[in-house]
Amino acid sequence: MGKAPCCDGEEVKRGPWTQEEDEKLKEYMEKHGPGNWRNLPKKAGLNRCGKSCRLRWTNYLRPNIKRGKFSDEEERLIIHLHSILGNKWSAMAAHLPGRTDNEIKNYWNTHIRKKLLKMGIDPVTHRRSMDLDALQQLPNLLAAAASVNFGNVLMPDPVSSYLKLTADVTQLAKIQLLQNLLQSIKPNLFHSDLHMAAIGSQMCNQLGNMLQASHCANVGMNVREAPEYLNSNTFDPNLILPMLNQPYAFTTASNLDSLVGDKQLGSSCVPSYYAIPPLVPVSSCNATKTQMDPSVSYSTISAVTSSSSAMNSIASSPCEPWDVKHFLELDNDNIGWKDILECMASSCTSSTGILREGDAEGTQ
DNA sequence: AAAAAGAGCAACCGCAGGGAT
DNA sequence: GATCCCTGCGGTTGCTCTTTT
Repeated sequence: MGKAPCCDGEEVKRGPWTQEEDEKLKEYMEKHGPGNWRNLPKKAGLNRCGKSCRLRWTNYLRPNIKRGKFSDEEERLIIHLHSILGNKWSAMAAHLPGRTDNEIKNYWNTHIRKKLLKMGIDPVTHRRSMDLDALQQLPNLLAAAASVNFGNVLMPDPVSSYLKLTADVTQLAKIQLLQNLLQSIKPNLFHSDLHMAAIGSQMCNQLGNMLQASHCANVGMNVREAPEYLNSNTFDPNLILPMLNQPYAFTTASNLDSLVGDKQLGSSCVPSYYAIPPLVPVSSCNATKTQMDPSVSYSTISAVTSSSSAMNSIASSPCEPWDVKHFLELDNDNIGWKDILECMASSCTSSTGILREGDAEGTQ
């Protein structure tokens, strides 16, 4: 049906209210109380739209308005209410005496929303956010990295340093993928933070093996001669990121803690999450092939990437907890991505039936 | 010290629901 | 039942103040 604008055709004042206007409105409201907002301006001697008067009264002049900074308690309550009610600001205001819906809305948009985003939490879903943009860019990024392999020939500087750089991009992309996988699977697949830590550690170790093998293959190097910057203690992707201007936010040791379990697990646990372990055969990742075929880093991760959309649907589907026991029974030294994904998929299909083809499109 | 950029917030706008005619 | 009007709501805008360059 719609409705004509409140003050159509009338020459009314807009913009900030003056003290005089405030006093007129206050005086009128104290005398007569709320009534017909449309007629109020004339009666109160205000050249304002009734709607504007109502807004000014409810958001600013009304008695018992609590102004000033929100307390921690209020902030926590707002986040909690938002997780239940969504953007129902007026409903939220009903639970916060003295606060207006407008104030809560503003506070959410200017403070809380940013805070949550900084923490990697999606302010809409209140879950750890999945960086879909990063995932979408992953194949391109990896293709770009793979395209600069020059037949396993060690090139002199500056080309070799460029190779190193692109190899690092590949690693970053893979690590980002690992983060996304961990985030995706966490809500449904793990019984506890300890499980999560255990599985995360195993996956990271496996990833480390893959990274080393594929990197060495990319630059035509024997894995025993893995460079220093690949070591867990010195490898610092944050040094590479600004040069590439890529949107990836690399997980630091400290926020990996929060990623893995939302708990501080202690510094002694940190290295195992993303440590690149001593050199071992990478059976499940076709280490032999990797050393022969420089494009394997792309193809391997492409497969994982394409599976990641299925992973999304796995994560968002009502799965039973993942069969962690089954996973732990696997030979840890020989676990590959294929095992991990198959394990998850079988767990999901066994509890929810066959994964439909359409599920692989991935839904957020 | 000045300009530019960013943050915060009051106010506006348009839409929808519901009561009155 | 159709139309009008009022009110409330959520999204957006734009002004002001603060911080950064």
